[in-house]
Amino acid sequence: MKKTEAGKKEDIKKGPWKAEEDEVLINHVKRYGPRDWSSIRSKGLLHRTGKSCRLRWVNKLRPNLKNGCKFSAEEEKTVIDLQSQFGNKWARIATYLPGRTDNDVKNFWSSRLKRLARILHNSSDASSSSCLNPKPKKGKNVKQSFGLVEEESKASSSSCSKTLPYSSDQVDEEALIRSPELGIKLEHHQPFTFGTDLDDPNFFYDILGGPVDSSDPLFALPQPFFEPSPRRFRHVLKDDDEGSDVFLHDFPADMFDQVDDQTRSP
DNA sequence: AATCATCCCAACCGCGAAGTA
DNA sequence: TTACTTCGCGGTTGGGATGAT
Repeated sequence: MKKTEAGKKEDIKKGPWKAEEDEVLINHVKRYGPRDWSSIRSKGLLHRTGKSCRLRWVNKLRPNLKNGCKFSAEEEKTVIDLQSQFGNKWARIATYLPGRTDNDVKNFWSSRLKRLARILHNSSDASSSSCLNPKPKKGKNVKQSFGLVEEESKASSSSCSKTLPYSSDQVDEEALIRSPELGIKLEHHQPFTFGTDLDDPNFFYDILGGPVDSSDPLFALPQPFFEPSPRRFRHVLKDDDEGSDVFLHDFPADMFDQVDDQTRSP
């Protein structure tokens, strides 16, 4: 008879992980591999649910994660593009981004979307009050909301990368907004002016989604750095009937050599 | 310096599918 | 076949950090 995770609720620990707990978890994975999460608790090693252990491993302890490292412009573009292809399949999108987890991607996306929503909302408020050049308190324009302006200006000091001081009366909200996810969608064909970047062929791509020219190698999608396992992506596989491959259990045998170092470094 | 808004991220929850006795 | 457990995913939340006023 299997034990249920919900069976012993009284001794389940929640909240932030301590270094000692991480160490126990790492040792378990070293010994048994990234599986049998529930046995960690049933053996009395940790008072955490298997679910919690798995999450901790996948999001924080796994080797080669880019913890605390902001998304690069390229990663952002990849996320935006893949999201338009796959929808909110964060785990799948994350496979195209080495060192990123589904949680990373999800957090990235939702924070940018929130920012964008607020910007659009602000511009809507401002336009209804017929206020020219509204300046949201800490507002960024749409392009900035996806983090691309700063990156671009860093990347090329020569090219303009104008800061796009937008005014609400330039925005056709009806044209802008409508999205399955957040209720936001940018209609590319609509008149839509945030500053002068309409000249920029990549502008709409930058904002939300879809390559301007998918044949442009600039927008060619990277290959996943590992293929999803059948189980890991069963929802997706069910839909598009793709092939399968392995995931964590096929990591190289020496993968754990780095674990200790990584977990010690801040 | 204090306050407020926003960002960022870790972690939890609910659900559905796969696995198993 | 069925009932139950385990796993993985997507959505959500809470709190600390940071920046603007």
